[in-house]
Amino acid sequence: MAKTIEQIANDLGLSITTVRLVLNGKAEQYRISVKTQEKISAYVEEYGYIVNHTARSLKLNKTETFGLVIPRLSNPFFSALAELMEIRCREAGYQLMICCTYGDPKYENKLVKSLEERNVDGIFVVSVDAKSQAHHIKHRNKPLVFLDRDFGVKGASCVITDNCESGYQLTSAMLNKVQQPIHFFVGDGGLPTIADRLSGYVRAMTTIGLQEDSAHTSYADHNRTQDGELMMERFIAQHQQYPLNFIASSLPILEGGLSVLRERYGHIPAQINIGTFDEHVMLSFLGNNIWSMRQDEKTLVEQAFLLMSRKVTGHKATERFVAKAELICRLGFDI
Amino acid sequence: MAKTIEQIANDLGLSITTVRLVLNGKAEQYRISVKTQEKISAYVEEYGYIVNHTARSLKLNKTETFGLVIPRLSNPFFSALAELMEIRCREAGYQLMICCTYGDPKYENKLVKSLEERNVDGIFVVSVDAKSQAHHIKHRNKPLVFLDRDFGVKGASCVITDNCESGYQLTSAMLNKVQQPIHFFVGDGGLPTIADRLSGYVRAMTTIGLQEDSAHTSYADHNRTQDGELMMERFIAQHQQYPLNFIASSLPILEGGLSVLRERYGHIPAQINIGTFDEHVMLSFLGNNIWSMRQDEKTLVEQAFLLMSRKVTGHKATERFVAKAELICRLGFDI
DNA sequence: TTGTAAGCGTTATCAA
DNA sequence: TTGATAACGCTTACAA
Repeated sequence: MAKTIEQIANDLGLSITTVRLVLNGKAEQYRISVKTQEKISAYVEEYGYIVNHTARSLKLNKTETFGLVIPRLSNPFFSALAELMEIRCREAGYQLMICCTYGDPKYENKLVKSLEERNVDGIFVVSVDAKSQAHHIKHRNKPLVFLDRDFGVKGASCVITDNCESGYQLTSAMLNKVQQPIHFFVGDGGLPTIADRLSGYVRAMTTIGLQEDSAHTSYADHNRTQDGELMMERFIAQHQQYPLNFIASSLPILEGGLSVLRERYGHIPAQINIGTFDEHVMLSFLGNNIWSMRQDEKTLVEQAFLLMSRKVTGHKATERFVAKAELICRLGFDI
Repeated sequence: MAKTIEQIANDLGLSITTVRLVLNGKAEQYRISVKTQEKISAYVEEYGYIVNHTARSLKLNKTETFGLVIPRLSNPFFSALAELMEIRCREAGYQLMICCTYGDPKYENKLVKSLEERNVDGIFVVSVDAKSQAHHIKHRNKPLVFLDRDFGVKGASCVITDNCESGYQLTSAMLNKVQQPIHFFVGDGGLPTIADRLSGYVRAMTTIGLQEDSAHTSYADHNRTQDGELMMERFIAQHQQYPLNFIASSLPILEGGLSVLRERYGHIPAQINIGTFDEHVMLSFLGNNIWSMRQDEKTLVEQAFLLMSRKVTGHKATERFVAKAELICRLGFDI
């Protein structure tokens, strides 16, 4: 089974070209005799034929494959991104290769290099840090499009969300309702996404006359559940009370924070007003008032794909695209 | 940039073989002169060298790539599976190609075929139905390992969870506490996973003397959020009351059911006792008593990978592996 | 309408 | 120690 064109040609006493033309649907165009066509299709019916995409790629120097490098699939934002990207690529006849870095720059470099070795036609990357981003640009010869995080590296084509505006909008909406200072739990502040969200928050706080105040922000080094736990525990230790109004810089931070509340108090106090980035259906499991910013993943993916298409067809320009996020309110409780 | 072995050989006045041996780390073995080695590494330092994996694959007839075909990445169970599988494959030097079928058997066939065309070394499939599974076995020539769903197709190597036992355990644990009949919301009952969970539930109910009773089960055709919504709406319409104790056959069904409750009542009544399959951290966002069955994804992945490894190295045997699930209780309320 | 030959970049084999 | 050459299966260009 799994015959090659040559085998078919030999078995049928035809030439490789004839078989190939028929197999590639060019029979009419080259007016291959109907008899020959039938012979070939009968043979294929019997034994099957599978294109050898590897050989094709080698000859044509393209694999019809894109790479997607993300931190992790278990983060629902990234899995949504990956899913949409996979759909978009397939629509255009591309396969997508998804790889995870788990936040390790070493891994990221290895993966991006390995994708280039596999001769993918282009690589989408959610980079871990500025240095890695710069490294890829310098050492890779494949079209690169960076997603979600813009470290301001020169020559990087980025497609991101306006996290600054996003943070401002979220904070303003909450302030509008609660009329009190809001605490901000900051995961990895080194990430441009998080830093921007924070700056938007600060702007909104100062706009309504609330001093930017270190009492209103907690910091952690990373962006994981355990960092959220840590910050919530520190807050409670310091204030002898849980925060009445707070924003988490990302979903993992929120998860961590809430799990501490649940352990401490047996439940999540319903009067807490919660703001968060990265929307998720299960947020509605909470009984609290929830404000969340949903990123426009569809637009991000579409724009990144367009940018990539342009790069694949030879465009050199560095381009950036900034998408808007959308505020989702789940309000049930009066304040 | 991105020189080929031949170019390096020409530029340096060496033969292809010499360059290749050095590049592949066989310099010592073939006792290539140090001077030659240095020349080559200096050159590579300067210009870089990227293996052409495509050419290598063509020659060796293996791609060091596995395919993983799943319904969708946005289902957290599958994204967890995909993530673990990606890690496991990478450990062993394989790349993983993840593709989603969105539950469409046509898509599934196309994808599996396309993976074979790309000459992956083996394919993991979470199949949509028995027919597709049988089709792959008949028409594909690559090692196949089926995950999560065992349709009982002859010749299928499957790695699954014991959903029957899982359903029994979950139901028993809940019954033990609530001492009342429990309602079961069944998503796509045609899936072996769901059918098994249901049969475990029925066994547990009858064991303690509760008649199997159609009043205690709701059915839908699919396994999506909207099916959960539908069933919950029908329940409420029929009973003029929400279910006090219920089990959802999967996470999407649970999400749908709860969203209806939230809309109807403004919140999710905390006294409802909830059982569900497919564990998720955000379940602890709920204020309710929650019983959930966590599948042992790690073991599933490990066993599937081992099975695949054996197949890749020529073993023909059809093997099955059944993993145990683990009960997770989140109890806060007395009953 | 069909056939032939070169080449994609690697690896394997045999020779020197 | 190094070099030459034939594959792998496909596409392209040109010839018949």
